[in-house]
Amino acid sequence: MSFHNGFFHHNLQFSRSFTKKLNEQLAKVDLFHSQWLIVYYLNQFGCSTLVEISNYLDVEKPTVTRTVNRLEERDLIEQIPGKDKRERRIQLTESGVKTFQEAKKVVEEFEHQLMSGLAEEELEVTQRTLNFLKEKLKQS
Amino acid sequence: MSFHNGFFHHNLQFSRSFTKKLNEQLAKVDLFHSQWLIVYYLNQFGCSTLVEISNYLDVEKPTVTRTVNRLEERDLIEQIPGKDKRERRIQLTESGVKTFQEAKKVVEEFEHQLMSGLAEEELEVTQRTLNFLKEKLKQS
DNA sequence: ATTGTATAGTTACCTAGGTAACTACTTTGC
DNA sequence: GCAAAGTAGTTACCTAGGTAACTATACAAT
Repeated sequence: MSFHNGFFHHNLQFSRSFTKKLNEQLAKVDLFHSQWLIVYYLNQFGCSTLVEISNYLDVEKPTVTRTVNRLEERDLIEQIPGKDKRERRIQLTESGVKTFQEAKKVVEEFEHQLMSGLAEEELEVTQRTLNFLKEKLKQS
Repeated sequence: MSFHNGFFHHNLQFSRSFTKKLNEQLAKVDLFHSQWLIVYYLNQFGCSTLVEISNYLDVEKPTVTRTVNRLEERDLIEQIPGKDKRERRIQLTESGVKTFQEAKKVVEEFEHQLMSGLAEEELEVTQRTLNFLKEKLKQS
């Protein structure tokens, strides 16, 4: 199997298309998908450091720094003083929680619509395959 | 099913990880993966316009313009005069064909290594699922 | 033939990912 | 207790995707 008109090519196209459409939807609540990922994480896990976010999302630290700065400028997150002076511990503000709740509805509806018509079994196989490939990439 | 610890999140992580590793491999022949996509296309379909490339790769025109400019600066492609003065018809140079051949080996080895251990059937289901989702995104 | 519309490509500017190199702080080892 | 190593985060700069608005050319309709 060749790269083109093949598996990986389509997967990349799907990913691009997906984030594009998700950004369109999230524009309703004035968020970008990268911001949504961090807002979601903070809502679920509470107060965190940038490294924790970086590890969870599997995104490099400079990228996290930039997105977190944007969220802070918009007062969706706030800093918490901590013991370790190197760390930047952040959490959602009240406004951030509110935005999360609005965004959650938008994302869930978007996902639900996209998923409808897909067999549960096919989804499982796909997820297992992608995880297999992801793990294999980590090793190499 | 929720977005996080869910299907789409993992798919995006996989895509990022994949392009990252592919770029590492393609560095051997001094190419980036976006350049490789265009070089591959030109080798397969011959002399083309930027719009044709844009449609095939499902990437917006400005992005294609930029990547093509890089390829031209490196003398991997050359312009061909045509009837329609709006068009920019390009093809691989001799050096471009040579680079394609070298890159092809690198990419094929990378893909083959990644694919090994995956059942043919699982791969088919995965590809079908991704295509289904991709088509659904186009409609929405 | 002229006028309006469609198309090819570019420019400017935005988000989003990456690496390399750096600062500031913490921890560890002797 | 001090020097070395490790860690958190930032800065600068690169590729790579996107949109909006623009120019220049081609085509179509009246």
